[in-house]
Parts: sequence; structure tokens; C-alpha cells
Amino acid sequence: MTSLKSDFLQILTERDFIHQATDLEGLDAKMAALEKEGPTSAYIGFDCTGTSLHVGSLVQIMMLRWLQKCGHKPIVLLGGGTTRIGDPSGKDESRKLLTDTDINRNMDGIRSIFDQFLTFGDGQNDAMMVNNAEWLDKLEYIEFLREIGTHFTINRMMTFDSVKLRLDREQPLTFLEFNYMILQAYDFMELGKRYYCALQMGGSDQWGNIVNGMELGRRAAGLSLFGLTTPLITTADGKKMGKTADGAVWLNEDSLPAYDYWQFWRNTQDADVGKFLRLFTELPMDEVRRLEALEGSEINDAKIILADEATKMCRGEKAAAKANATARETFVQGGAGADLPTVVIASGVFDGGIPVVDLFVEAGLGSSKGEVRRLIKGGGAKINDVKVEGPEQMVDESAFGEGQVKLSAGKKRHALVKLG
RNA sequence: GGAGGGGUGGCCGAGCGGUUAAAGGCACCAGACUGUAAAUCUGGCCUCGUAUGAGUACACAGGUUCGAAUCCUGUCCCCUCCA
Repeated sequence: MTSLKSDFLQILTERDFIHQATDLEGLDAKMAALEKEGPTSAYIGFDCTGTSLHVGSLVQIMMLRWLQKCGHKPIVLLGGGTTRIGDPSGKDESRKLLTDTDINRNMDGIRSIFDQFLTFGDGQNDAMMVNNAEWLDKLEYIEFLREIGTHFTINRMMTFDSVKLRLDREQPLTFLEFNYMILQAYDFMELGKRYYCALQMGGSDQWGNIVNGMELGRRAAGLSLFGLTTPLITTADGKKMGKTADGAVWLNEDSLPAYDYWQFWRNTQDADVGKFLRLFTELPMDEVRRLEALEGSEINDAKIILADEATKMCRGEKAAAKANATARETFVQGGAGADLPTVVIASGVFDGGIPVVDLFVEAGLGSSKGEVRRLIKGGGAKINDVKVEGPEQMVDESAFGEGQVKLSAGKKRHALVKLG
């Protein structure tokens, strides 16, 4: 890559954020002119398909954060309107249609995430959040077709992956979904007109949608727009990043406690440490290079730093410190950290003792008694770090040395039970 | 509208009257090895039960049969081809 002049693109390149970009030099020149011409604003759209976003969206969010750090203006576009259509990109089947109340609820959840990562306000490079329902809901069909529809040919639309893949696999694509890209294109143009937004970023599956928006903006409004996509982030063994046993790794505290979030990063594979440090932390590159070069068990230090940094950003300094402390106490000192999932059980329940099996289910370390029984059979269940010998074992109040009991299912899952 | 094919456990996918709680694979969980890694090996993977076992289960509802995921009837859903 030839030398880039703008800080923003320089950083993005160095940290491997960029998969494809339109006219990188042109964009670079525009962004480098920051001091004279003011900040460039750029947007990323997020559909409101769930109450939270997961780490899959984190690359995108990090880009907005860097954008702001470099003195530009990030725009978060919530897809209040487009979510009512459903993006067919990268999906074999159309998604179930969401109700408006679902969408509104989801929007609230998602909104709260961005407060962690960006600074919102009215200043020149403060972030802003907009909802595309604001303009999409008002569109008039015939008028829209005449003004916008004339700029799209079916011939070209058929060549875009989101459409082509679906058709190639002989999967149905509804007319509703077919319109998604047009509406997203319209968004880009609208943001260009309203807020001088010149750049749209997104995941690699958004390339087609982004390019469409650029072309529409140019043809229909004479705007000069740019597009940039991130690579699909996969783990070293080729899986899509961000799925764990219990599902997605959510960014919202409500959906995933900070301790688990921290653990997710802590359990990164060796081979991914460098990549993740680049993308998901703001550590200087020298530091990243030093950390990823660590070998053997030393790389664990790098993973801890990764977990600290990532958690700090998403959940705040305190939560990160707490998660770190809990992990240290639990794993290094073999104790029980305060941040472990905790269940309070009325002390009366223990009169005469209760079966271990029930206790584990109660503590959320197993979804059924059978599952816990199997765990015990496999030798994976421990109480206060003592292996549970058999499923018939009973637990009574004598186990509560300091008012709590630590239960472990395997090496990584722990929970505390307290008397209440 | 017509003709045909199909709906099996989280997913893929065998089975097509009893030997089927249902092959195999993936995913997942635990153990061993380690470094809270990867790879590998071992065990597990519907619910209840210490267990012999029992209860549910192969889209849904009925029926035939000593016995059905397997045969029949109806319903719902999906796909393909034709118009």
C-alpha cells in the first residue's frame, strides 16, 4: 500500500481493517484535508434484528471509534426502516419479518451500546445517531419509483452477490428483499445530502449495497461518495468469529455479563491474538507486535491484555478490572472471584442437605439433572475444588465455609452459591 | 390450476413394519495432554432414575397391525417441473 496521508486510513490499513475500498487515494486526500475543510463524516448502518449487537459488529464499531479519534464525524445509522424489509445479503433464506414493536425494542438496546464506544453530542466531530425510518417511512411509492427507480437496472441488480447467490442456489428472493439494496442506496444518498456524509463503511457483504449507494448519490444528487469494507473476521480455524457454546458474544451487559465477555477474549486462540489486538484494541502497533510475538505460555499475557482492553472499551474500566480480578483469583489462585455468576439459596433449603445434582442445576451449571449426572460421571464436577464423587452425594450447610460454595463444571465454568 | 418429490434429534443425513432412543458426520460438553490455546486421543450428548428400567420422540391428527419413523387416511408446511 502506498503511503497514505490521512491518519484514519493510515491506521485502518496498518491494523488490517480494509478489505475493499473505492478510490482510496481520493478518500485519503479528502480526509487528510481535515484541518482546512473540517471533518469528513462517515456512516455505518446497523439493522435492528436483535436487542443487542454481537462481536461480529465490533469491527464496524471500532472503525467508527477510530474515525472519531482521528477528528472526523461518525454517523451511526439505525435501520429502523430497512429492518422492516430484511437484508438478503449473505443469507440463504429470508428472515422472519419483525414487528414494529420488536424493532423499537431492539433499537433501544443497540443504541445503548454505542454510548460506550463513541462520544455523542453537537460538536463538530461528535458522533450522531440517525434512524432511517425518518425518511424511508415517508416515501411515496410512485414518486420513489420515478425518482430513484429509474437509476437502477434490473440487469445490474441481478449481478450483485446478495441477489445472485440467492438465485444461483435456487432459493427464493422476494420482491420485498429485492428492494433492500435500493433503500440502502437511498440512505447513503440521503445522508450525503443531509449531513455531508461522504463515506459508507461496512462488512464485506455490504459491498454491493455500498456501491449502489455511491452510484445513486452521484447520478441522482451529484454527490461524490466513497465506500470501504472490512474483511469477514474469522478465527484461525476458519470459523466465523463470535459464537460460543451459549450463542453469540453480545456487547450488551444485559445479554452477556462482563465476566463472560472478558473470558471470551481471554480464550482466544494463539493464532488469533495478533489479529484481535489489532482490530479490537487501541494499543499502539509496537505493543501489538511485541505481544503477538510472545511464544508458549507467555502468550497468555497477551490474551489477558487483549481481554482487559476489549472489556474496558465495551463495559468500562471497572467492569474489566473486576473480571480480570475474578479470573485471577479463580484460575491462578484457585479461589473464587466475586464476579462469578452467583446464586443465592435460602439457607433453610439445606436442612438435611440437598443432592449435588440439584445444586448444580440450581446454579445454572447444567440444564437438566441428567446433564449434571453425566458431568459428574466424567469427573468434571467440583465443589470447592474437590471432585464430586457420585451423583448421590449430598451438600449441606457445612460446605459453606465462608458463607459461599464454589461449584465448577469443567475447568472454565464456575459459579458461586450463597446462603440467603 | 396440474404433475411429482419431501417434512427424522441443535444442524446435515441414513433408516422405509420388529434386531431403532433411531447409523454416520458436524456442532457441543467433560476427561487426558497443556498454557483457561490449538491439534490429538477417550468418554458423553431427549427427560426422569444409582441402575435393571420407565416415559416421551421421527410435521400434526387419526387408522391398520401382536408390533409403525417405516403401511393407510386426513390436515398443515416446503420444494421441483408444467401451465
